[in-house]
Amino acid sequence: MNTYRTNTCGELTIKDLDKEVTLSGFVQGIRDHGGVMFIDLRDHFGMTQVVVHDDSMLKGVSKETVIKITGKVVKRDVDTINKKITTGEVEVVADTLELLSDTAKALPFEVDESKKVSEDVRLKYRFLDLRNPKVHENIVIRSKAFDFLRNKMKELGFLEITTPIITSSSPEGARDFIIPSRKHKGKFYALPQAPQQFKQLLMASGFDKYFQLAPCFRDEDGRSDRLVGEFYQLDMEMAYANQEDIMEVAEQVFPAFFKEFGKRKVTEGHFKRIPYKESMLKYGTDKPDLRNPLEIIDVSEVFKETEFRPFRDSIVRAIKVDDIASKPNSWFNELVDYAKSIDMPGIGYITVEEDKSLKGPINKFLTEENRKNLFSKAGLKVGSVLFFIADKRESVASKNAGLIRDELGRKLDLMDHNLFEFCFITDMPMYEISEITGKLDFMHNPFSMPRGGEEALENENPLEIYADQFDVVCNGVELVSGAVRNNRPEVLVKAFNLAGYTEEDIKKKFNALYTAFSYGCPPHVGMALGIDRSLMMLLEEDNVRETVAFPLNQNGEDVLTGTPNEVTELQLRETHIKLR
RNA sequence: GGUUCCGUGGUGUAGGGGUUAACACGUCUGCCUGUCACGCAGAAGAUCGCGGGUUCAAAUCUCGUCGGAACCGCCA
Repeated sequence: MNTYRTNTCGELTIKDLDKEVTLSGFVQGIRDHGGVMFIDLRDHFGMTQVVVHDDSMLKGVSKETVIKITGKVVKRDVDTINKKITTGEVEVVADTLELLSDTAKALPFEVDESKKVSEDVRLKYRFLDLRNPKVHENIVIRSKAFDFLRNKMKELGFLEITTPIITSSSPEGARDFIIPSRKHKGKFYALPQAPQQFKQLLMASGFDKYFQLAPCFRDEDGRSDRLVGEFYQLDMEMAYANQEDIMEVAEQVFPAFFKEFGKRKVTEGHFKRIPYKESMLKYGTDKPDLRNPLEIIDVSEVFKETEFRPFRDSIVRAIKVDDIASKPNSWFNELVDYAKSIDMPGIGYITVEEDKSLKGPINKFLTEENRKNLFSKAGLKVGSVLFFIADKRESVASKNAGLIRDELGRKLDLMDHNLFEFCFITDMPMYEISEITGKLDFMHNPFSMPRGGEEALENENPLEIYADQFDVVCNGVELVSGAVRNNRPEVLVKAFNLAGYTEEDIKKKFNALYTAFSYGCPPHVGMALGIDRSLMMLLEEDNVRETVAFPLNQNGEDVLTGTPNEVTELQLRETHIKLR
């Protein structure tokens, strides 16, 4: 028999009346009425009210001390029932009270209000912060989410295989976390940025469907939606499958996951598919929020010979919003201010008046033909407003139009806040012109299969070569990246050649994969879901750190454990490291 | 690496040249037999992140520095 408790603090109900019970937990609070005292006793499972009649029993007991009590379960008077807690119909009258663990110091903050405390203090006393039921619950849900994903993948016939954490540095991608080798002077291990190479090697090893709840490590700066250092992916790969097959898995797993753990509606059925280029035009981003009904159109042609200099020979994008022509000037001025805040010179717009005439700062530059074209192109009607975003560079015009679209969505509250809307972004270009070198380079994953295989690489314009690669985006957040992998060495060589790499380069940098492929490898396809970011959305948090028990802060430190820290001279010597 | 914002009792905030540095919660003491954000009375607790400058006078203005957050870069 457990000496600390017969029951948890979350389970006693009217059914347990008159039972002699033992409970242990943290003291959440004491209400002393002189002659009768109430203790809120809290553990992982919940809260129970303990009644004490003898104040000498409370010696040394204060908030957050750990106590054990024995006593009888009694019914509360009807007018003293607390409906906020599951045990609220009963209370335990304490016969004995034992202090199991004292608090040495005054608390740095009140546990049940810890979410209001600055993050650096919370993380310094994370163990107290995590006692807060609201904070605690996130970690419990995270655990359940891992269970759910694991079960779901197994249900679909995927096999969980763990891959090395101590591995080697790979030349592409993010900065690695490196570990000095003791036995191999001057050589280093590295933590994996993702299990990419290993999961493809598993395919070459004849495993059919692999998955892993994989820790990934990248030595890059964080954001509110990006953890510093380590994060988890639901990583998967399947053999003898094409893009349709893996997309089907996406549609089976992710909405179910969001339905199970989220509080919102989830889009039913197949995800909408949007080709990358269409997304960049219509939404100004490769991760569109489809809850926003506004779409961007290109009107460059209309203004090709306009007298309005900023629009002439520029990329001009437009967003039409119906029924807002009557908004006051201040409303439009706010939008102009926003445009300036994102480094746009301004934002032009025209409004359609009752008599179908146009008004607005741009109107005087328009010819009758311009007006006619805009009416038909944008579908203008009485009450519509058409906003213009222009720039000489297409990428800038596109991006700014996307930001304005987002801002209009927010300002006009066009989004359904009770919805998770998924879509696929497809038809990713294989290559792009690098802004740094001006040369052709891979746009995303160089191991993706060019659509159409080897033949596709013959295309005279390499920018028209597409990869069988896709993202899953939900409410404007990129959650998943997936692709058909390039499993054929000769195609791989050709694809790398186009980007200026030789076969020797591949052998040097990706020897394991290249060698494995040359011994035969089934066609395979895979993807990975960012679990932490998904949880952030599901828990309705605006910071990913809320989904992890012990996150690093933005500066890559854990102030609680003192991470990173210095190591001993001996450790340095054994690993052949000399500090400068 | 860059930009912006923020550093005031334990916590959260107010105060924007002269204040006894204010308020709420917490802590401590006393009172209270039905509270659950208990209540009442009282007390302790702050060199206003640190360093320089301006000024008769700086928490307040200014420069620097340190720390934190958000964003940009970065994240195949």
